[in-house]
Amino acid sequence: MYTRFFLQTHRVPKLSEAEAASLEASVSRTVEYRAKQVIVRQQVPLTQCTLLLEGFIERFKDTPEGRRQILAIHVPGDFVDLHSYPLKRLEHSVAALTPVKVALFPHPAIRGLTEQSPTLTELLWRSTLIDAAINREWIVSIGARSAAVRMAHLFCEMYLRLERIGLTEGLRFSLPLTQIDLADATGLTAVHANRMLRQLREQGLVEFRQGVVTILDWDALRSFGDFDPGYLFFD
Amino acid sequence: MYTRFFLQTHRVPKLSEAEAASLEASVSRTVEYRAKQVIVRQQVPLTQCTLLLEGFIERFKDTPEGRRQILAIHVPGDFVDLHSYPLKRLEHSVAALTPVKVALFPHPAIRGLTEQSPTLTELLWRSTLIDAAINREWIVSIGARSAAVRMAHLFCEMYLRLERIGLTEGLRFSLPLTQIDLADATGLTAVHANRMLRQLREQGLVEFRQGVVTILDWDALRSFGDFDPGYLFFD
DNA sequence: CGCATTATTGAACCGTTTCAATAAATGTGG
DNA sequence: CCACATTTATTGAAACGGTTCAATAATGCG
Repeated sequence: MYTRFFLQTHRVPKLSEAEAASLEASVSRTVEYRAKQVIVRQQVPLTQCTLLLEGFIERFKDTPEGRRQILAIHVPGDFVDLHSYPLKRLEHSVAALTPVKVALFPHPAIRGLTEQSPTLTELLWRSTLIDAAINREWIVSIGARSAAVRMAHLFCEMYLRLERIGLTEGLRFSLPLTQIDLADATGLTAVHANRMLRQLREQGLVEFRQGVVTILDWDALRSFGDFDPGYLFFD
Repeated sequence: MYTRFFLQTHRVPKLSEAEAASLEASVSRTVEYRAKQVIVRQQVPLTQCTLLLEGFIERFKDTPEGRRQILAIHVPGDFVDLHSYPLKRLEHSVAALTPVKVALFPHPAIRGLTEQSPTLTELLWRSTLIDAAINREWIVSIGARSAAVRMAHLFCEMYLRLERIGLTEGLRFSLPLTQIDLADATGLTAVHANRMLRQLREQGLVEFRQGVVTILDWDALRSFGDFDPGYLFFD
């Protein structure tokens, strides 16, 4: 069941059994990548989409001055480049953060799904738009929230997204990023990210140690992080 | 021809005449709004999409600390909330920056289009994904570019988008925003935005005066602004 | 014309970066 | 499986980019 996590995180619109089966049947094959491997290089024409089955993936863009901006962090059940179906190429790159396993959906198979069912179309379209809503929330975070708040916000988001697919244990979950990655995602330097992590820990909100997040006080973290989950569209 | 600018900015995939006619026929009515009027309020259920015909529109989100983050600036030919079709509501608000005229597309009409033509579906889907690509470029700007570079980048983007629909005169164009708006879009304070505008002017790159942009040296502006138009998908 | 909004500039301040140095953790080859 | 090399984490101190506060001028709207 390649599409189990995807369907678990996207319950609207509701698919018929036949539609869910068509989606599942659109997988051409699975592939594994090593940590740090680049999966999609920006501007290269694409002919298939990638559904993340196991592990973590990042979307990112590097600037000429040598800064990396992480644009999205993907968890199992996320299509990492479904937008390549209408766009045909991506303007950013995609890389594995950990060893990962993915399922591939050829573009013609996706076109087949859109020809077959407007509901399936809406579901796939919707999933790319939830990614976009997360993109916009990151704009708000980076543009209008202080460093510590931004970091807290990111932990709230990752907690809910991982909780939804059963990848949390109580208030603890694995988030296999380095502090450098957290810095690249929040638009901070690694040094400042480190200081903000210390502050959040000392404030009793959340602890990040070697890729493991422990939420110490969810309500306080959520409030401090100015976190409202509406943008995740968990309908 | 409500959809003229839209079709002018989205040439891929190519529609048949019948498909273009169906799209045009999906307009239920047109509406006008005054400057500063809120067109879509966040989290309110929506049943139609809005195509901007004349004027400028912003998408934005306000934070509890009273900061406004502008998420997108829309020009004629842009759907400002096409993502409301799969999402059913938006996580941000939409407001008129100037007096505007828009055309409305009821959600059922859009569903009709997706049932009728996978090419039309792909075109509409694609247009929401180009918005998302712009969102991501803004993440890079705000997260990884300095204030002056960010501002230069924004002028490059708006120049190309407006040039495409014939709303520029040589290297000059109307961009009816206040410096406060520019600041809210770039994640800066109005004071600093003002200083960056002065710097860009004194460097001979670009001039912004009362809502009118004059590019003084396109190549230099583009280079200074770290601008690569690939993310606009002008195929 | 008058009032509110926007633009401009200076000066002090502060959040974040930069540079630098050390410690801890992780990965790799023998 | 240990030893070494590399990457990551941590902390301090100085510097800087951007913010805040404040005051005035210019612009635009009703």
